[in-house]
Amino acid sequence: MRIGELAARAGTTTRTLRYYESRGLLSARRTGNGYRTYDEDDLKLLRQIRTLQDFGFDLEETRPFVECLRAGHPEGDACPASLVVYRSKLAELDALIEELTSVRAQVGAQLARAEAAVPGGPEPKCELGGHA
Amino acid sequence: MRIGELAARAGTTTRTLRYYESRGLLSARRTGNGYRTYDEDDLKLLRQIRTLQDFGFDLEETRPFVECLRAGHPEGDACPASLVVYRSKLAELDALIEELTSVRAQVGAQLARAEAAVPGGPEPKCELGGHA
DNA sequence: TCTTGCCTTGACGTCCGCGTCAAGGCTTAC
DNA sequence: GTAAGCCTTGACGCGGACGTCAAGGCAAGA
Repeated sequence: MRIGELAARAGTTTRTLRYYESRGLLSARRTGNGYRTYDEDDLKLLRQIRTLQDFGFDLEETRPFVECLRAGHPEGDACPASLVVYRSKLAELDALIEELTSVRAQVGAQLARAEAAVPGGPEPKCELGGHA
Repeated sequence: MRIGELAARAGTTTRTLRYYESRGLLSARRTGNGYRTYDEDDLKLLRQIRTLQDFGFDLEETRPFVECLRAGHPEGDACPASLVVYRSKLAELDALIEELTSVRAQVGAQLARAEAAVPGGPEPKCELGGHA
């Protein structure tokens, strides 16, 4: 298949595929007129990349998975290097979630404090709120 | 005080302060030779911005807080517009944390599956795990 | 034949919060 | 006088993953 069809089947764009190729993640054969052609294996590889991207993996982090598939493994994560990436991503996610949770608590506390101070101000003057 | 001192006292750089000024978040008087000068109120305002930035707020999201302080309020979050930002940020954080938690679970599951398949191949050959 | 719709490469634009460099002016210390 | 250390504006760079436009080639249908 050509680049347009591959992009459509993977739910992405031709620009993205050319970008992946420029990064060395996706390769393509060429027809006589210079058009790129791909097969089902390329689609599988591309879907692996997209799945990881959706998980928030950097493009570089998908490389071990790509190389694993290229090496003939049926799954991109059937290689140690891929597992290493999984683990570091898990650690990264844990750290991020923890930090965001902390921030959430702090912002929540600020909101509570501010809300308690606002309604009518320090010295309630009644007639607060809208016309209701 | 001049820009260098303000930056130092706020733990940031002069470049950052000029950037904030270009965004209309920080204003400065000028001395005869064109140097920017700031007072303690500017420091307070700057610290408000920095705190929110550390929480992950976009610069634009700090604007209501800045305007609130400029309006004479003792706290940047003493105005309704600031509370709106707090609330939307909380919602944003909740959504993000939820998504990341979901991703974490999926990646964790993938890792577990891949790990189960790797050590010795699909057919367990014992002697798995470390030397312990 | 001509239009339509694929495809090609190349290159600049986007977003955001600055970093960094350039070229120069002012002030103070020595 | 001059070097150091502050300040000024202007402008390009960065990272990441592409979007978008330009200018053109190729193939197929009416």
